Amino acid sequence: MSKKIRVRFAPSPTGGLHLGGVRTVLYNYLFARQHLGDFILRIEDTDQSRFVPGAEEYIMDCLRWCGLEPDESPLTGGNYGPYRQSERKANYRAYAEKLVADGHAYYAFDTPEELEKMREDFRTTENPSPQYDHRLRQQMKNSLRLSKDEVAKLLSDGVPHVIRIKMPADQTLRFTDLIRGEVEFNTGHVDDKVLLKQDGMPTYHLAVVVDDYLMQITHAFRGEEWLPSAPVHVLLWDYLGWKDSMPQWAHLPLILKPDGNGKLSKRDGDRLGFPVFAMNWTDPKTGETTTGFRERGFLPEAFVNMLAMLGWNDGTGKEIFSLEELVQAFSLERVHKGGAKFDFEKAKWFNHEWIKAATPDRLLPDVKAVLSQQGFEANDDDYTKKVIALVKDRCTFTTDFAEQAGFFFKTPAAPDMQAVAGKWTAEKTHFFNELMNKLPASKDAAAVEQIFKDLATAHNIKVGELQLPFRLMLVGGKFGPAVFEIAAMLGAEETGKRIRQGLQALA
RNA sequence: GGCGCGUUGGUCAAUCGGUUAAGACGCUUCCCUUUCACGGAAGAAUGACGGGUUCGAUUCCCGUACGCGCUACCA
Repeated sequence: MSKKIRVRFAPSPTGGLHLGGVRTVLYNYLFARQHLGDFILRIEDTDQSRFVPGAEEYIMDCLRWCGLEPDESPLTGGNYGPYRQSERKANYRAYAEKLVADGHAYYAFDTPEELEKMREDFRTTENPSPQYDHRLRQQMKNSLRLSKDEVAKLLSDGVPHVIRIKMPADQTLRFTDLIRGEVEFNTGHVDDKVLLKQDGMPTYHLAVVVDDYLMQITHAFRGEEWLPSAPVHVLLWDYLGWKDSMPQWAHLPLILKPDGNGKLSKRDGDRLGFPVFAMNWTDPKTGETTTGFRERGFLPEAFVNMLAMLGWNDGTGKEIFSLEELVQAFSLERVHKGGAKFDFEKAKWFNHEWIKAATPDRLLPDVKAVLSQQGFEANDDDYTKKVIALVKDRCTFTTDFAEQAGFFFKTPAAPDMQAVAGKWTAEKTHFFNELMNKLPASKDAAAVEQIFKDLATAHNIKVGELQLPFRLMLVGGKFGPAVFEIAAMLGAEETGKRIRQGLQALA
């Protein structure tokens, strides 16, 4: 029996939850479910200066909306808590000290100003960003260069310091990435990352390995931007004596902006007019709200489906997947290596497909919310569901229901009859006057159509000549389902009322 | 600059040495429909470049170019 699969999503609560973040969650979730493992949410809030109130709750709300709820989290708890790194603070120092004791790390007393000075002093055209590495550390203020007594004094004086990893000067490090295969680094090219900050909090580098170890994480998925620091983490697993427990790494490709190149950012969404966050996010500092996919009118099924396909496919050409189907079909081997440009047109297509395929029952709550938000009263669920069935094919977003279905709930104000006014005749007026009185009591579209056509023949007018005006009267515009369906749904009374109104507009 | 990762149509992408190089989005045209859609049909459009390896490379290897990422006491 092999170890139970455990994966984790470890966001830092600093703002809205980005598309790419949700995709990372999704791949974690799919992998865990597929292997009957655990999916953990761990909050990486070690940077107290970047703490944003509400962000953690927001992240959990997003996961709930997407249907990707963790088995263990700050909210649900679990056997490996706490699930906020700020609450695990006491853990980290000892591990950092152990690394120092074992000669794999050291104390560094350099102040921010000194570090800044170092970067300036050593900056050249060839080396625009000098690193605190095996070459430079001998010139800095740390326990490697200072004498034992000096270090002891600084320590006992309580001089602020950090603990840095001591990267080997020249060692080839290899590890297998689940997506990229074998990856190779030379440790001499990596700087001596800070492990424990001056305030006693760990940096990501220390925290991620300590917590992954303590939480018995077996597979670690994260964005490709972490690849360059992977050697630090691999080394830490080794130095801490946990080499055999190290999770298998999988560095996911980035989601790129649609135009040009580079990582997709919130700004791109603002600039190009599409959401980047899962749900609306209001910055507590500025009060500024950024629209999310949910509020834009996306179904979570479509959002998740779309994200899954951004970097993965099952090889058969199938594109529409439910979450359950994704759990079955997903495989890391089929995750792309290269980044994918985000295409909002394709995202729209996914949503449209899901709306078309959804049952009126599924859509009802969303549609009612949209309708009431736009001032329409939809109190009769059976009626609303029929309306949904009639118009859902022409809705790309749930928000489209307001425009596509509003006329079923409210008489259009003064219809614009311009399009038919030019060819209007007295005979047509007679036709509609007569139609009003002959509409069937039953809500039967076929019956309405029959009466309409018979009457047209009696008045010697082509049916086609009358359909557009009829539509304009009922709908208020050149769109919507079949006119006779609309008339039947509206009922004789309301239909008559709208005909009268239309006739008035033509008079 | 250094290090790492990547590169099939405009975009997402299949192909695990041999195909007329799938499919989807978007676009164009047509059909259906006297509304808007949906649906159906068709079309334009792709292997960055140069070397190898091989009977045969989109596929394997090397180099070049290009792109991206990282290069913080942020994650």
